[in-house]
Amino acid sequence: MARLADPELAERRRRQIMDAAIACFRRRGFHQATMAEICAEAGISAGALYRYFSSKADIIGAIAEDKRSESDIAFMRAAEQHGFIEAASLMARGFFEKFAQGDGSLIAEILAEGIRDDAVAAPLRTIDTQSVKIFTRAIQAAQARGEIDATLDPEKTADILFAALEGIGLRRAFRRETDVEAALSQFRALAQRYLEPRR
Amino acid sequence: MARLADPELAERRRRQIMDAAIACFRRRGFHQATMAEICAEAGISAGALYRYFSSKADIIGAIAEDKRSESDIAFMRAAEQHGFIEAASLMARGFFEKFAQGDGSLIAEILAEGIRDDAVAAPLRTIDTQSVKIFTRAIQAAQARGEIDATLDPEKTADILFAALEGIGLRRAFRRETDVEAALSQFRALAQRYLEPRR
DNA sequence: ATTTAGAGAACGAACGTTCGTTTTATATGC
DNA sequence: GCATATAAAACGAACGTTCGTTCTCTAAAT
Repeated sequence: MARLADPELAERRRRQIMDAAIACFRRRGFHQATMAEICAEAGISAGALYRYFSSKADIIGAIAEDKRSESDIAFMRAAEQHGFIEAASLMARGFFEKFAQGDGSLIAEILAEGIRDDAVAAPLRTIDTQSVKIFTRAIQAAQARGEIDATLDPEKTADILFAALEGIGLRRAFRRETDVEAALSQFRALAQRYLEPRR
Repeated sequence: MARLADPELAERRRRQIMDAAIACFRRRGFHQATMAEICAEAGISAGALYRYFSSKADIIGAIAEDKRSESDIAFMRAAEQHGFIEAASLMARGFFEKFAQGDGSLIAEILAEGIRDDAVAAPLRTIDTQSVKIFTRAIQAAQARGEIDATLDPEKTADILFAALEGIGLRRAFRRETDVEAALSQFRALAQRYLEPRR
């Protein structure tokens, strides 16, 4: 990769290329999308692209890396202010909105790639573990408040909720059901009944 | 495709090739697996393969077609004999076992492909709709028996359970957690608490 | 002798990547 | 202010490889 003089331009170009790549990957998938397509989408030449990324895999890596920075802070704040289910719903809405916008196939493909290739999965697992931890703590707090059944194991519960979230999102994307509110009410119904304290 | 004289041999060869292809797809995915690999795995030449399948896509189609015939009859029988949760768990076990055996990436990739390409999704949706229907009826029966909360919408509930099932399976595959019993107990815990009648 | 099955080399298109060239922007000298 | 020099940025044709597919040839069976 040639030396880059202007770091600001470099950052801008990288974003431009990554956004173009995401659009192409959504349409055709990682392995079917071609570099030529990504170049066309980004409105630059192949030569220019290779100034900012060393390979196709490098782009994929950067995209995954980037998703990492999308933080869970929003959820944490919400969990303190509102109840747990409200905070979780807030997060779920953001998640389902992404699906509705066409991220479904991308997420499914990242999953597939990750299941097959540990090198892809490893960094993503780190992010996931972190999210589960944040969720777990919020569950513990909600249990202390008597909002959630205290007999539930916080970590396992967090894990199950994530699984349900992904499952609902993927399933609905597969069925071309794009109604975010409907997805959300499905998730809320499940969470509510599952978490509800029993006497 | 050249004329085939012996239909029995043809069927045997097709199975042999499909099995080899499934193994390759699991390892490397649809688009990364090469015809040469599939030939090697099947122990035949490219020329021989093309006597029985007209293209790579043709193999993929045949595999999807084949999965279709894996019936839900087992579940229906179980649902009559045991309670709903027992029957669902039985089905879930079979599902999780497939994941543990390496079907996870294949399933995720089929999802990704289906979300992207309606031509892939359409036939699979038909099978899915059928499975949901069977599940829905079993839920209605269980509601009549007072085993499941009667206020739940049977179809929506069936859908949520499927989503949770897939979500748990995919998530565990991604995390390299292969313990089928652990997956099953997660699912059971969720189903039990969700379906439980309230007063 | 004819037909079916299989092998495997060969083909041609498509793809990721490279590289020599051109354009654009910036700095320097007058 | 203009001309010149320099370096960065971008271009896009070309390259080498890979891959799906085809084609020709051989072996076996009837």
